Amino acid sequence: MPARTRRGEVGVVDLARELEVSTATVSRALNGSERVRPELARRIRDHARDRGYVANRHARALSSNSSHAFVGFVIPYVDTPAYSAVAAECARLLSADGTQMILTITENDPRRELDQVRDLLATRVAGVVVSPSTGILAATRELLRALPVVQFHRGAGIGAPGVFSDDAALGEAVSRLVDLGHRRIGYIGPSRAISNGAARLTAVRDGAAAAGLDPDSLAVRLLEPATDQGAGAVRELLHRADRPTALVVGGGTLSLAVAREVRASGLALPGDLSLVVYGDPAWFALHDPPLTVVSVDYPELARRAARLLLGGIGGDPPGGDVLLPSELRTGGSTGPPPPGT
Amino acid sequence: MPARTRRGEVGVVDLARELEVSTATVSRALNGSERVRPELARRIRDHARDRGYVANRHARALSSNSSHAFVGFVIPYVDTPAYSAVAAECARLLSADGTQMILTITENDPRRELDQVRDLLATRVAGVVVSPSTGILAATRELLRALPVVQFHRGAGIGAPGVFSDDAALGEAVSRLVDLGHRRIGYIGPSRAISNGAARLTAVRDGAAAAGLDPDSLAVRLLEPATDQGAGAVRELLHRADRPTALVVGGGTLSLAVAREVRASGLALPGDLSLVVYGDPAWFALHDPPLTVVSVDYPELARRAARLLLGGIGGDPPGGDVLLPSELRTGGSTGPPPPGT
DNA sequence: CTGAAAGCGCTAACAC
DNA sequence: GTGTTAGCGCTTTCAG
Repeated sequence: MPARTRRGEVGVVDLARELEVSTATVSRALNGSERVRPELARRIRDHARDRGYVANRHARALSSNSSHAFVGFVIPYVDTPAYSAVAAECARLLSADGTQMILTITENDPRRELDQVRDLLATRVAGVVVSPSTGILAATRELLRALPVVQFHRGAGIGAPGVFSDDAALGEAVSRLVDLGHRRIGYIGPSRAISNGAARLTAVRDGAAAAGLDPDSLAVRLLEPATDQGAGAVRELLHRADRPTALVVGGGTLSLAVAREVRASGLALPGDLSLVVYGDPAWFALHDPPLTVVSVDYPELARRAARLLLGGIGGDPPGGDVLLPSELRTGGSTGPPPPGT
Repeated sequence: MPARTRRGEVGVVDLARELEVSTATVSRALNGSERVRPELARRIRDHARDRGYVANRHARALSSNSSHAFVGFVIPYVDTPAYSAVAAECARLLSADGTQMILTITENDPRRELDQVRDLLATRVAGVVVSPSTGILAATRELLRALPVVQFHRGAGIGAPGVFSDDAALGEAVSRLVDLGHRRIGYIGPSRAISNGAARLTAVRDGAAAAGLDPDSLAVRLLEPATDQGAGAVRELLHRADRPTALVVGGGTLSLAVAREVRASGLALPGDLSLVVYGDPAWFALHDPPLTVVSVDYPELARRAARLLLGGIGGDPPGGDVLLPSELRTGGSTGPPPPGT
């Protein structure tokens, strides 16, 4: 007697019995195999629908040791637009594909990341979308090598395709500032240990150089991207004798902190100081004046990542990285430096 | 020959063979059963660790038709602080419990919600945390009755406990405005079809009444909570002959839209108009002046929800609803009405 | 084209 | 305490 459980759910055996066919045929019909008489297939599918049949995903996954039933989504945070917007769009697209997305927050802790990736493997996920923690462990990299992976925002040197911002607008922002007459420019961005931290610093330096300003003259402060970071750097930079006449921020969370601290400093924007932030324009438009912001189309980024992953799961050869154009939206927080500087 | 797959992973059979015990004993030891000689249990666990054993969650879930392996998280959106902050904290807490969280975005579409809940049941999730869509289907309610459920933000009349804001601060905000001398107050909030829409409207009306203002004199505009909503209502309200001297907003997404439109109107805050918004204070502090905001401790809300769910999964009797205190943070956007109104 | 039967990797009765 | 043996519900050879 199948005493174990069966909470009244219909399974393939029920369908098979009721239709007087074999479970194999039912399975084939339900999975759209070509090798079933079309008429029969339709009958089986209709009956399954009528009976409210829903395949047990565990059984399915266990049996055919593959399936797109699950995908892992491994990110350091989700309560910040750069991640929540991507998570939202990925969940949308994957669920349209019948795939369930397992959300995992590493909090940028490599140990937790490893545990979580291990658990995802235990779930036999079809693939993983990951934004690696700063100090990703070699073991994690190793595990990720075993299945289709797509990286975003940050790369981790796993041989997997990624979707990133080109961050060109960040360089453009610096060039514009130089063109406006700024010579002392501060840059506050994510630590170089994070791939996008390195990329953004490069973009900023290149932007300076392109406009004829020595990149080494930039006052650079690299920090962990966290809410409690940034304020200190702002204070320090603004209290220097040769304080910068413009500040550029290279990360969303840092931008919020910096904007707050700049506000607290009482400096007028852009009269006393020009400010360029990074992230979601909708929020930074609240500021008065609206902040000049470097932004990336996160939903588009998500779409590319999802497409890449589904391709990888489908067996496509791993494509190359995708670089999304960043955009500089000039608000009211940038202008010429104060006279006499 | 077990030819199907085995991608070189170690399983209980391997461990059993290597230790010359039975798979049952291995399983028991790994699951912390009392009925294994402690010394043996330790030996088994150590060996499992050394071999890098990771239990196949599908097999486990399939076999013991229960387990907290998976939990569903069903929400209308995730790219808004009210949801992303809760998702973040829940993912944290659940993952600490070894539970994987399947994220599902309904986009407030009842059909998708039903499909997604059905799929979650197919995954035999141990429970579901849900913020129901506006027009949740009866079928969805029915399905949710079959397992531990916790609601948050919005309720859906499924007999499940929920964690909500008491929204008292919204009433308090209105009372304060009346005390400051405002008589024409506008309220823009979520549709009453959403449980929190109804609750917030009630809070606002109660706040008015408590301060001696006829609730029916409020200019109320109820909308779907979406970015493209709110602006129209603001324009309409502000162009009336007897335009409100104060505006209160009852939702986070609406607040962003309203703040933007108010800014566009060119009215001075609080000189021409007082404004109270709803949501994450960190962002609204960007505004100049910093906006007076009604807020809820989302991480705490998440903690309560996660605890409730884990309790329910653990077999605790379903407790009652949790009402979290809301907080009124007075910024610079509220003051007395303009003279002569 | 269809059916019988063998598992996927694990847990849980039921013996010993 | 520990081992034996059924399955969980599905997919998938292998026959026919």
